[in-house]
Amino acid sequence: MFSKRCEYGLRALTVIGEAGKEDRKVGIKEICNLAKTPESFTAKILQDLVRRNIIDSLKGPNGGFYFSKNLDDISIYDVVLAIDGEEIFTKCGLGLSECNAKKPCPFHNQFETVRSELFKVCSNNSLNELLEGFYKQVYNR
Amino acid sequence: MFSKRCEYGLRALTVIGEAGKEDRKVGIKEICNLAKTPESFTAKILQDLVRRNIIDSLKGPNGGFYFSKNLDDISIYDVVLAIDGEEIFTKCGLGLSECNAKKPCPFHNQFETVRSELFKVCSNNSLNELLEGFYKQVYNR
DNA sequence: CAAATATAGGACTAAAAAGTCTTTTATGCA
DNA sequence: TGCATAAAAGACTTTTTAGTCCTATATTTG
Ligand code: SF4
Ligand code: SF4
Repeated sequence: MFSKRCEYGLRALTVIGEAGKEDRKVGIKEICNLAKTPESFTAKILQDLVRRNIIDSLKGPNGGFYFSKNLDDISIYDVVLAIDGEEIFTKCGLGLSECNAKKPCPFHNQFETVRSELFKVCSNNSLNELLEGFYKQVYNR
Repeated sequence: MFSKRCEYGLRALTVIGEAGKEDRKVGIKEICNLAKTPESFTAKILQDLVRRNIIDSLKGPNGGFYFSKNLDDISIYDVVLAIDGEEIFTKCGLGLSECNAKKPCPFHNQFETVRSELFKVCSNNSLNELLEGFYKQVYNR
């Protein structure tokens, strides 16, 4: 469904978010140890998320990755969109670029339902909710 | 969502199914011309579908690919399962193999909804319905 | 300012998915 | 029986995704 980049990104963000609750920046090593993601690869993903203004970073001692936005204001959708793009939310299930919504095949509306359900899940849940649920579940914290 | 293999496979099957209505076997060239899929690649996919008993084939003159089953008895799900496997219908959206349904995070049930919606679309529609809808739509036949 | 620390950037390698090409095997028909 | 036809099989190449590693740049602190 989502790419590895996206999965790793989301997991890394939960670690950053959790640390942020104690106003702490986190380094890539700590992030990857907890999130269980490959270090260099995750670093690239996070660099990307900095560029796309999902997170911020600071170099040097006591530096690391952190959120300057409120976690409630960043949805899963925002992250997936930033990393994987909109395709998963818009692309036809049968991969047929030729046909359009004006003259849809019977599946069009049915796939639309699936896609919009996915969109709902992703956009109705913020990173804060991901933290409360996913993070605590997975890391037992 | 689905792999190229899966998309091409489904498209090719519509061509084979349509020809089957006039009791005709179809060769790979005709299939790929209509379905607009790469020939050698599609051939591999169809070989696979023969092995998995979705379709049958016959070599030699007047040979080609054909269905021996009734199109009503083959669902989109059957095809996706044969080509892409069950992952898309079962895998956690966050790619976390560690956690399970017994102690689910808040997203688990939400993703479950998406997955089961996808399953419903795929299993409630047979190749026959794909033909009636998709094929006629796309090829204007 | 210098040394230590941490992210950013760039150039890689590895693995998986997508796609091609050439040879072999089975079938029908003259 | 032999030739034409069409799928099957196998060995490739290409592209994309995943992942690594090394160097440069920014920041803190003594
Ligand atoms: S009409 Fe059918 S094939 Fe075309 S984009 Fe919609 S779902 Fe896909
Ligand atoms: S509990 Fe959450 S993270 Fe775990 S498998 Fe279910 S949806 Fe995925």
